[in-house]
Amino acid sequence: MQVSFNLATDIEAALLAAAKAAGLDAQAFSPDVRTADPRHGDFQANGVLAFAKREKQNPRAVAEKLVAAIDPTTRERYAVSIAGPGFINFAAQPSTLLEWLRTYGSESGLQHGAAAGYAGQTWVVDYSSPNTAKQMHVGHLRSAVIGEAICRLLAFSGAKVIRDNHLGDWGTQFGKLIYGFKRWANPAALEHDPIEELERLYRLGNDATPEGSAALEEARQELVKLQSGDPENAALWRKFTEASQRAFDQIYSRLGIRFDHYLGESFYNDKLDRVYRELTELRIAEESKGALVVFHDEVPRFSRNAERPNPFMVRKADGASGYASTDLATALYRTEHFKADGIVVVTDFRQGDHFEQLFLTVEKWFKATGRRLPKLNHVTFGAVLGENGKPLKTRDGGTIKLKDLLDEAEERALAVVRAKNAERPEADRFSDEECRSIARVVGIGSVQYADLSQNRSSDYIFSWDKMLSLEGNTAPYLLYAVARIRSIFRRGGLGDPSDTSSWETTATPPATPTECALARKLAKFPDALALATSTLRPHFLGTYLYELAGDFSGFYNADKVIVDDPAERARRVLLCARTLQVLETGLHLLGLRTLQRM
RNA sequence: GCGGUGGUAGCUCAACCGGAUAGAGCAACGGUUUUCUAAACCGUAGGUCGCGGGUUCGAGUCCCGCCCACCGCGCCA
Repeated sequence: MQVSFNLATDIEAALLAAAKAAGLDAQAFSPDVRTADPRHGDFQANGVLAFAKREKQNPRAVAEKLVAAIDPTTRERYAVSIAGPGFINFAAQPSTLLEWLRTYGSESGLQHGAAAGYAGQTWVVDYSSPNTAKQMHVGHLRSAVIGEAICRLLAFSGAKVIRDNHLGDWGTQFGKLIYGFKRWANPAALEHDPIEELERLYRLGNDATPEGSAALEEARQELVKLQSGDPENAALWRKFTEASQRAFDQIYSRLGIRFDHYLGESFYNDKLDRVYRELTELRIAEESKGALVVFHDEVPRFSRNAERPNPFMVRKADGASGYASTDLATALYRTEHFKADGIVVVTDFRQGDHFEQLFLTVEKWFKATGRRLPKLNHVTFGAVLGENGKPLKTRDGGTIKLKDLLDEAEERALAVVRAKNAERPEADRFSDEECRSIARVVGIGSVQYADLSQNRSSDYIFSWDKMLSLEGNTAPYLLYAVARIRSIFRRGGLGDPSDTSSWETTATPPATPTECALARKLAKFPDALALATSTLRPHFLGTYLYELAGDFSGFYNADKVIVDDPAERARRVLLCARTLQVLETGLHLLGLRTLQRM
């Protein structure tokens, strides 16, 4: 019997079988297997405690009965012990670890193991979603980085992932922009840096159209013309959209992001009437002060009786559509057209109320129309703060453009790479071009990883020094571990790290404390992956990779890889190869690039 | 006012449906290199988990009350 990808599933199955064999009420018993503190073993089963409590039995006695009934294969694979009030501890034998390392070697092997979780499911992930005709700024960073990592995690676990960039490409701002454009557009500037110019024109348009002015009325007419399909304005709008998309794509390519669709708000323009009609006919929405709204009376703060009523505004009193209606149409389209089993929307936490109301409305709407309801997830994240604890700004208080931020990351990384390069023996030095290419990977990776290594729901403090540090839970530390392993293969003439068949046959089970610690950590990759994916929280994977890199460093320092004894050498080379595999796979899942040398 | 999120070591952060002695990194102190990248490793020190009650064999985690911070609450998404 082959070891399973996630060892915990073997243990769980073994305990359920043991419960049956021991005559326990297997229906009532859930093993509750989880990774354990290494001091206690690799996995622990805590289910006996809850079970014994319910059944009013002595937990210790139940645990003993259960352990006695565990099948021989499992007993061979794990050292099983009972501790404390009734914890059952499982420590994988070195031979079991070796078996796992042999079985799950390649990236496809890992992926095959992971693919069970979401096989056959379609997930639409809505992330980044900037406004067209505007620069992307720091505020867009987290959605892009977290969203991409989530896409990759879901895809690795077997889902068909549809990356949808829900652009803010429709709305009142375009009236003012067209107004400004028609009066003050500078063709040369538009050619050179279109977004910069469009922002300038919007500002001019906005400043020229104060509340109550005739100019504002003109700007509104431009909007009306656009919305009713006026060829001139429609052409301008397309021009804005195309220029924006080119600018966005430059950022996305630096971040390793590629969307399948750019279905912005404008796309849903002709799909709103159906939303109004259905919601009205179904009496989910109602008229209130001229607007079309949905109250959710079962939730006090969305109830019509709330002290400050906060209805879901499907259509505004002036007849204009708001983002609520667009988002409803979007949910419908994703369900009908993409046949989504799950929808993930990655935006900041301030939109929490909106999405809660949206999801409540969608649930009622789809139930009333007999539609299948996808899993709806609002993935939120906190603000990006400067080191003073306030929202991150430029020195003079302006908004930081995402492009500038990425440039600075690369520059700062380049300074470090060059400094380290100068300390290197002359024969090992990088060319200037190599330094730059390393700095790109390190710089961008540092920004991505700083975001991903932290629990997304809290605000995070943006610190160049911390994210570019070679110490601690940072991208450079992880990339360095990768580069070191590659270096071992290069220097030792060990061939391609992804071809390990000969090492697998010669290797003996891990023996030294650091080898064992590393092997045990490697076998826990599936658990970290599953946790990160199911909770849509990439930091669980990041934390794991950091611990893995730490265990590797400990091993690297204590155990020389290139030794004479063939078996010893083979098992260490195998550990290196697998660590490399897991680190690279994991970093790629988070959206980072990795390096051969650094 | 109602609601959301957060409060863990001097600082930045972990802690998976309630589990074993709350863990890392930085900063501080001490050690390791004729050895595959010292951008590393090992060690020491550092805690009333915001405060007060409660539930439980067991609470940073769940419940109640309170304090503090940030945020949301009809036309920006």
